[in-house]
Formats: sequence, C-alpha cells, structure tokens
Amino acid sequence: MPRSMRADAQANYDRIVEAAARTFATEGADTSLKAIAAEAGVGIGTLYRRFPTREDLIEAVYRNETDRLCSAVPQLLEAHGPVEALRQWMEAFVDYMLTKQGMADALPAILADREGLRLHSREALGEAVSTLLDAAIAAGRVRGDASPGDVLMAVGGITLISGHEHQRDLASRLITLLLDGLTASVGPTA
Amino acid sequence: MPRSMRADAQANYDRIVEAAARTFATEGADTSLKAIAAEAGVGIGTLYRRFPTREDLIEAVYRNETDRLCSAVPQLLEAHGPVEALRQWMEAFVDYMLTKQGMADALPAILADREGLRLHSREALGEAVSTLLDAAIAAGRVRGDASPGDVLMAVGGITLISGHEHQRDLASRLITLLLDGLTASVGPTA
DNA sequence: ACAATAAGCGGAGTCGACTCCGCTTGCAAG
DNA sequence: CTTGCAAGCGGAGTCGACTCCGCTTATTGT
Repeated sequence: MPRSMRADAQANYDRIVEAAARTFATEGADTSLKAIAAEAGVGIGTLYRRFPTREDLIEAVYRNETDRLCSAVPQLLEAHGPVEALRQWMEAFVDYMLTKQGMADALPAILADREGLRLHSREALGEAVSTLLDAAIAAGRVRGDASPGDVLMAVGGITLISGHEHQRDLASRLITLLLDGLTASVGPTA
Repeated sequence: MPRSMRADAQANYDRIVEAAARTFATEGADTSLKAIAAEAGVGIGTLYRRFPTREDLIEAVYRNETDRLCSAVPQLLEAHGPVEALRQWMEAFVDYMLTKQGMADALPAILADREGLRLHSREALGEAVSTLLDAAIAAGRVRGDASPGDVLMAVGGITLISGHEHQRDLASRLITLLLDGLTASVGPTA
C-alpha cells in the first residue's frame, strides 16, 4: 500500500473538488481551471498535480453521484422485471450523464480502459450493468453471450451521440433498439 | 442564390483545404491551425473566415472520400443480401472514420443537425443509410418502423465510443448487436 | 528537539485557439 | 477607365491549457 497523501495535500485536494463542484454548478463545465484553482485558493500547478486532466477532476466531482446511480440497481430489480430494470437504469444513466455539467464530456475518459487509476467509477458502472444483465440472462430474457462491457460501451455511445445532438428522445429510441438486440432470438418467456 | 465567392477568395479556400489535407496526413489531426494557414500562405484570420471551426475544415478535407463511401451502396446491394450489405457498409463507415486523421473528432459536428450548412456530408450519409434500410425492409428482413436517422446516429455512436476506446473489435460487436435489434421480431424470411 | 528529505506548492512561461478591426482589393456600374 | 464599396485579408491581441522547476514544509527517524 503506497503511503497515503500528506495532510496538507489532502486538504487541498478536498478544497479543489469542492471549488470545482461549486464552480461547475454556477458557471458550467467549461470554466477555466485557473478559476477553479483560484476559487480553491491553490496554484494552478497544484490543481494539475492532483488532476492531470480535466476529466480526472470531473470524475472526482461526481463520484458520489455515480455511486448512487449504481447502488440503485437492487431496488430496480425488486420493483421490475429484469429487462425493464435494465431499461430504466439505462435511461437514468443517460439522464445523469446529460444533466451533470461536464459529465458527458468526461464519459469517454471514464469508460476508457487506460492504464490510469480512474478505476472507481468505471468499476462501479461495470458492476451495475453486470448485475442487471445477469438477472436478465438468468430469467432467460437476454441471450447468455451478452457482454456487460459491450453493453456499457453501447450505453456510453448512445449517451455521447445523443448529447451531441441535444436530442434526448434519440437516446430512448436507441436504448429500445439496443434492448431489442439483446433480447433477440430468445422469445418471450411469458 | 447568394452571389458566389470572389475569385481570390476561392483560390485561398482551395489552397487551405489542400494544405490541411497535406498537413493532416503528415502531422496528424492535431496540427495547429496557424501552421495550416502558414502552409497555405494565408493569415490565420482568413482560415477562420472560411472555416469557423476545425470541424468545418475537416469536413471539407474529407468530403470527396465521404462521397465515395456513400456511392458504394449500390454495389454492396448488388453483391450481397440487404442485411449483409448494411453490415458491410457500417463496417466501412467505422473503418473510414477511424482511419482518416481527425475525422472521428469531427463526426459529432458532421452528424449534428445544427442550423449551419454542413449539410453535404450529412445528407450523403443519410441517403446511404436510407437506401440500405429501404432495401432491407422491402426484403422483409428489417422491421418497417426503423428510422434511417436513428440508425445513422447509432453507427455514429458506435464509432465514437470505439474510437475513444481504441478497440476496433468493439465496433464490430456493437454493429452485430444493432443489426440484431433491427432484425428483431421479423423472423428469418427463408 | 532537530535534521534530512521526499512530497508538495505555485506561478511564470510557452503554445494554440479564437476574435477583432483597420487596411486592401476584386469587380461591376457608369 | 475610374470609382465606390462589399468582400476579403491578416496578424496583433486576449485567453485558457498545460509544463517546468526552484522554493517550502510535513513527516519520520534518531
């Protein structure tokens, strides 16, 4: 285990995330990083040390909310059939990504498999999809060879293109199409 | 009809596109626009007048090749069944977007429905998908309510996410999934 | 306590994107 | 040919992203 952060560094880290959250909320996601650093009362160099890319910062800002999205899976599975649960989760995913300032822009970086340790959100999302998919497969509603990773990427792609198009409806239609693909050649189980 | 471009302006336009094509090919798509302007022998202001965004420039550079991709549709339909033709065109689309320097980055702007006159490539692509889809529907292999616009966006989304992930395989798997969705509940026609 | 040192800090500097506006010029009407 | 002017030009200026490195300080072992 690598020795943990120095106390002052930890404090700065927290203040940067808070400042970023505040600034994103009021000024939008394209605020200059310099402004965020100033708001946090640190130098620009310090910000870059902790968050080498803008995406790293965004990921940190929204980490809690991402967790919440993922931890909603069990309730969804209780309240609905597995396919409907999957649909609703995907809709929530898209809403979430499109609503939170800057999140959509960071999505590629978050989903990306790059060496980095941006693992947290990625793992959480992967598990959420995995759970939903397993349930649907177990219920015989989705074919067994469906890959959670691929499905996550598909939802990511849907989010990206819908976001760029500013067409929320498009996302819903594509989600339906995706579900059709996943449930194909399995036939209604009754 | 808006009076056409002044002769010297037209010449500059052409030189900029040529310079950009040359520079993208040798230096990659992230070359500075200043460098392209210099290569073309014009001021940076002139470049921006003609191509307000980097995407506009990229679209212009690759317009011919996009047309070629679209005009290949008839051959595909001759050589293959409609579903297979659709698949192959999608694969070609992804290859093309991922291969041409910078094209993937410009994709959202090209597909976007924004007021602007970035119509050419968008229209060509839309027609290509439309033709392929009509053929598949006519053959009873794809359900009739499939929307060409949605399918184009879906392929765009697949391209974006696969590009960010540097996983060409992912694109093929997602294309298969998409086709499954499109052909769902139509049953093999024999 | 205190010294050694690794971790951290911050801001000046570099580079590219994009804007703005005063100067230049193709071109068409007379 | 001349002239009026819309169209066009170009580059200095502004702003943000990102790097680099000399200075500062929390921590840890003695």
